[in-house]
Amino acid sequence: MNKYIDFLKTNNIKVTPQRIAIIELMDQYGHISVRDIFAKIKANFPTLSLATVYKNINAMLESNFIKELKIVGHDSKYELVKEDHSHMICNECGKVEDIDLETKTLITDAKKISNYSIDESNIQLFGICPECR
Amino acid sequence: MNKYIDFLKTNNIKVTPQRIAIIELMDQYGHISVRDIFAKIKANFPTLSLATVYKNINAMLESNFIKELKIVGHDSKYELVKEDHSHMICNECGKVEDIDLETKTLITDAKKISNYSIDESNIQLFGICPECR
DNA sequence: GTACTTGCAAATACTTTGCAAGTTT
DNA sequence: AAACTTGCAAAGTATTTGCAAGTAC
Repeated sequence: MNKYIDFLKTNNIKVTPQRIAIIELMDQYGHISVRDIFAKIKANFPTLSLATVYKNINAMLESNFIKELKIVGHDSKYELVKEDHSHMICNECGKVEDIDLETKTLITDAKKISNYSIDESNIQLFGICPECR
Repeated sequence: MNKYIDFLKTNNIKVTPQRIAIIELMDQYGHISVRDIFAKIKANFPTLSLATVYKNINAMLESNFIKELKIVGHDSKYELVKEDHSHMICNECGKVEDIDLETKTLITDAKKISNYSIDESNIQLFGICPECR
């Protein structure tokens, strides 16, 4: 947790209890929606406002501390920024999991074919997780 | 265009001028947002309602005639369903382009690592297109 | 003490729904 | 003629903004 607090300080984002609660949830769940953040924090922290959640998410997105994940059929989810990784999504239970895949070849091919420079990739694979099968 | 009209008929979706206009735009632009569909059609067809655009998009999504593309930092875009492909997105001009990439290895790896079955993939690569560099 | 953040209420934006009139088949 | 679609207005949901009071540093 301390590394997160240090990050906030370094980026001149003041450390408030609301922010710590949001970051803890992202750390715990990996990927979480605004609706779920609000519901979970509100339970122990009844004065929390939805506007505060949105403002904080937007602030943390701007400083590149968290990342938005848009997934067809789901609300947007947010995750703490970490090394690049891909996502597996279970069509049965809705779970989203990180997975480390070797993407070098894919990206090299894409550069060759498209003549784009490439900064970032978003790779999502949909299927059924082992627990749901 | 006729293949699209046939598809609608086969799926018991009535062929209206509004629907034809939406499909023509998707065919022409490849990927287009609700906002842009509405603006472009409204120009020649002033009575068109936004609700009609939404209803039609939802009907076409349900019959799997079109697909939604969620892209971070962009409005959702819609495309006609065709063979699987990936997307290149230019961070400068915002353009979205199809690209055919070999994804077999990636998907095989993912199955092995995660033990998921995999039905579908969403691969987006962000960078700068040749025209913007 | 200054500057930023919070919570509330209001505003804006986005999407869906109900229904009467019109269209497609 | 039956069934579906359209456009409008209203409702519902999601997100942002303004501002006074409170908190972090």
